[in-house]
Amino acid sequence: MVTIKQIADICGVSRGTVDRVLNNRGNVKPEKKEMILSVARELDYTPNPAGKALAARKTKLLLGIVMPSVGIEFFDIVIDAMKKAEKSYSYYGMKVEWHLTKGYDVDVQYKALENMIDRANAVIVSPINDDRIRDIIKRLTDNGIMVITINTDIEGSTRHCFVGTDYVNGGMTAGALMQMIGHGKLNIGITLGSLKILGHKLRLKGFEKIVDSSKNAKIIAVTEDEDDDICSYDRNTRMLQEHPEINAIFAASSGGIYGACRAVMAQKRTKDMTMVVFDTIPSTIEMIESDIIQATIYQHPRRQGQTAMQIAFDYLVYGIQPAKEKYLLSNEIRIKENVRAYY
Amino acid sequence: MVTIKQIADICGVSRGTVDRVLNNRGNVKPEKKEMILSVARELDYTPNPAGKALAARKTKLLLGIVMPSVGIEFFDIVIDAMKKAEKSYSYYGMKVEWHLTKGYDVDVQYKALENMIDRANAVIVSPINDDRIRDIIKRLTDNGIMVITINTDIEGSTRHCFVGTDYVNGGMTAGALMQMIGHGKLNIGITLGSLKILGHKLRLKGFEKIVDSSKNAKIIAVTEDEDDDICSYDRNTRMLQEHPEINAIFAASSGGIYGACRAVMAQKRTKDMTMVVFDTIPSTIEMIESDIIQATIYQHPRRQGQTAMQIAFDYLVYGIQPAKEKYLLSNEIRIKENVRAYY
DNA sequence: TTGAAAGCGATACCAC
DNA sequence: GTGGTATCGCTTTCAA
Repeated sequence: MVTIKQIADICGVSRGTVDRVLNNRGNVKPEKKEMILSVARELDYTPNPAGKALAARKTKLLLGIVMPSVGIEFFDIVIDAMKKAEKSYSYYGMKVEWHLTKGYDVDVQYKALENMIDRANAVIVSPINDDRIRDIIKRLTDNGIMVITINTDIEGSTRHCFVGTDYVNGGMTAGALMQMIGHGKLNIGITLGSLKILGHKLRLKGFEKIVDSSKNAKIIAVTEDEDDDICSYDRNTRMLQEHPEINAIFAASSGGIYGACRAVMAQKRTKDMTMVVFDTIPSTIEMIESDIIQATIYQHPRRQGQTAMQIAFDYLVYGIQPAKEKYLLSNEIRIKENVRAYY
Repeated sequence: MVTIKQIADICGVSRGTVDRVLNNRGNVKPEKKEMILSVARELDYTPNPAGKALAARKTKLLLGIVMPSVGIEFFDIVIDAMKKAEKSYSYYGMKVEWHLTKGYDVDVQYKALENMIDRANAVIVSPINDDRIRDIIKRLTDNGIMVITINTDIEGSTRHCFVGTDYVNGGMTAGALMQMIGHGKLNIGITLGSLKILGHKLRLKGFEKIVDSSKNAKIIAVTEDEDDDICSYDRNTRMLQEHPEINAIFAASSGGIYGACRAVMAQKRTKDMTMVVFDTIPSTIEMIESDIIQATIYQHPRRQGQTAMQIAFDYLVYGIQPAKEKYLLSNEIRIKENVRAYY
């Protein structure tokens, strides 16, 4: 537990000088710098977070949050966790600016991100997988702003790190689980939000990978429900009518799960149908408790929010760079008995 | 973001006086006290953690950790997480004293706990469910020491809070899952560590509750493996020989799972056996990847450790009382595809 | 019963 | 380039 003051005393310089060296602020003679650095290393100096935090109050830190979250229930939990974190971090002088939008309009997201340049010190974004977004993220990082992607990543961008889940693994887990709990040969219908959403595409990929290597399961049809329950109801009804042999449904959607359930119910197929879905939004929990859905993959929404906030906070207040490029939370299987989580 | 100084200015008193009121240190005229309190409430005063933490360095805080963890692999992860937390909290002047022992000797645990009186400010303990332990915990709490139980709770004690999982729910989840993934009618053999361990008893209770209400499953035999692989191998071999109709094994043990697997393998019963177990220690992961075990219930060992440390830290450094009496982490289902967790 | 002042560790800023 | 000083918010101690 060495302090800057102690190092200063040992080296016979002032705390200001030590501070300059330790934080690479320049304006120190090379030989002094060397000495200070070696003493700090020798004594294993690590800054005291409380001291840093207190001093950080003097600067104004701005974190921008840009998410197309409106209307997607999964995000409600993520955002609730982020707001809790915001509150506890506010003591440290960190301000948060929220840009929550509805739908995947590239223009809207682009403008929101552009607006953060020259103002924010860090940005958390759930990005649309689009070239213009990649461009604006590059401009942000070029301006020294830390960019964290949450829940969905964006391929080939300069963002600092990603917080979310391994979507391919999620699909694989769902596929393997479906085969474990399904009865007899599985004829699978798939409903997903949109192939334009990277996560859904990857889930499908993982699921196919598992199912294609199995003799007891076969994918019969795939439909896109646009993350909308009404649309999902229509499309899934048609899918079930066209393929009455379907006896299992994999829902990789984020917004159309309830609609798919209603289609199954309307077609009076609940008895012999195996359904595996994602997330634990209220309607999904209800469907699990009514035995319409057998299992769901839980993706730690709360911890996704917490983790992203923590990374931003550690960077802004403590100057700590993220340790990893990807913070992947695990895919958990939930059934009726454990779907209502505790803490 | 009001500070003590601002409240002092508003009330026309000194910061010392405000501090005395806010921390119930007495020696303040009732009318001043009233005024200060009402202003603080009005302005929604919440102490700045950084300031508190910095000032807390002046006092020496001691946390005692007492766990019969030696030789139980599950605890390795819990303790690793606790050590990480210890390191990061050390900046705040919190010292940790470890008492890790092997086996469930009441005397040993009693002495370790007694040793903390008059020295520790908080204690984290994985208690043996015994009257003498209850007594010594009472002495600790009577002396103003915060006591947190971890992983296993102790009935009717004065401990402040418990961090762990809902064991009954864990048993229920395992029971329901086993029926989902098992084939045909299930004749179940159960192996558990010891009925003397509260957690194992509760797991069994939850499991029985689910299975007893089902027509497709029946518990054939229960054996105790003393959390030891060799013993478990013996007992389970005998159980399988005596009851060849057993086609499913529920292992609620913490140390005898691998031994049970070896018994199943030796009896050449791996093909038609459904095994559901607890935790993800290395040997269990290996058995899952070899298709000997089909599923396991994951109990967030890492987060158990983190949470307990966090509660102790928040209390010692910030004076925050735990918000809940039980911090229950969820029971997660892991299969081959998601058993190797990420973060 | 109260106020004033020192200090916890790190940083910003102003002199020189 | 460098040192000194004030400051962040809170607690503790000493003096009155």
